[in-house]
Amino acid sequence: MAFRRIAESHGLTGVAPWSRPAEGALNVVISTDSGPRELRFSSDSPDLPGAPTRVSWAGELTDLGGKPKAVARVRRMLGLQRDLTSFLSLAESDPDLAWVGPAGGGCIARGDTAFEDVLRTILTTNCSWSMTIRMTQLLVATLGQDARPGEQPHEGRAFPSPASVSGLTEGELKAKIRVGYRAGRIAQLAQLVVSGELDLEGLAESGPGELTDRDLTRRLQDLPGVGPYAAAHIGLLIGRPSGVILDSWTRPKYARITGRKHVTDAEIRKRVNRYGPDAGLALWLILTRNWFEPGLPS
DNA sequence: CGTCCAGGTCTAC
DNA sequence: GGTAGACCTGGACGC
Repeated sequence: MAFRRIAESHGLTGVAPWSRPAEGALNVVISTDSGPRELRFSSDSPDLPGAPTRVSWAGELTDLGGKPKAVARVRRMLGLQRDLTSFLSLAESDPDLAWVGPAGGGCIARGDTAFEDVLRTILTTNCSWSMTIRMTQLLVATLGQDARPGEQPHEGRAFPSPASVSGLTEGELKAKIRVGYRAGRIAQLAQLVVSGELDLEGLAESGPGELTDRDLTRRLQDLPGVGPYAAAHIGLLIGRPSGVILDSWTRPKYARITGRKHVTDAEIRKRVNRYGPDAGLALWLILTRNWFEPGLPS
């Protein structure tokens, strides 16, 4: 992989508690037993596949339960836990995707928890991207884990826990976080997790062997505020990208890239259908290729 | 000022 | 299975 392909794998890597302080750098504040701590990723050769990614961190390894756990957590957040072998082997013979392997692409950055991925996805629905940024920023700033009194200075707040979110009523979410009608769905989601009725982390970690793509999609769509778009989007983030993301951004984007005036959802699906469990990833990479190669149609 | 809409979802037919 | 209408918010646009 090449670092910049991960750092800019998704617009959400620029939204709280993530940030991109510079070219070839990516930060995220995560929650630990000792409070929020900022993870900093960088690379001297961000576009060079295989170049080392530097990871620095203002905390102790014990905050993360030791080195093996810390490494696993970091690899997961960078989307490095997936095996892309079969996808890349298919992509090789696809003129629009053959670049992925050689460029070191295919990894999608992911939140520290599935709760974060689901909630941030809900905050992308039915609103402008600037609204998504505002709502997410407010959520993190208002409810995110903060340093406890007497603690050493920290870099910011981590994404709020389900318990923290469920601490606000629907009305408070609407008034303080400005999430509008999404407040009810968000409150419900947090409550489901807090009560133990919903094991979101387990759901996101279940492999295709335990839960088929079809069933995972169904389970995701059963979540409050999660429909076809959001389920596919969450799937991309958590490493189960079978669903094709179809929304007001991807549809016109696909049309522009293919130089067409209008395209149907069926055509888009058909284009990446052969990638099966990676169909959503395939479309995403086709759509975002010009983020890295500015000469291409966008 | 009003209307429309942006990286949709849900309910009710 | 499929499709209207409602739904928070704030920026863009027309009048």
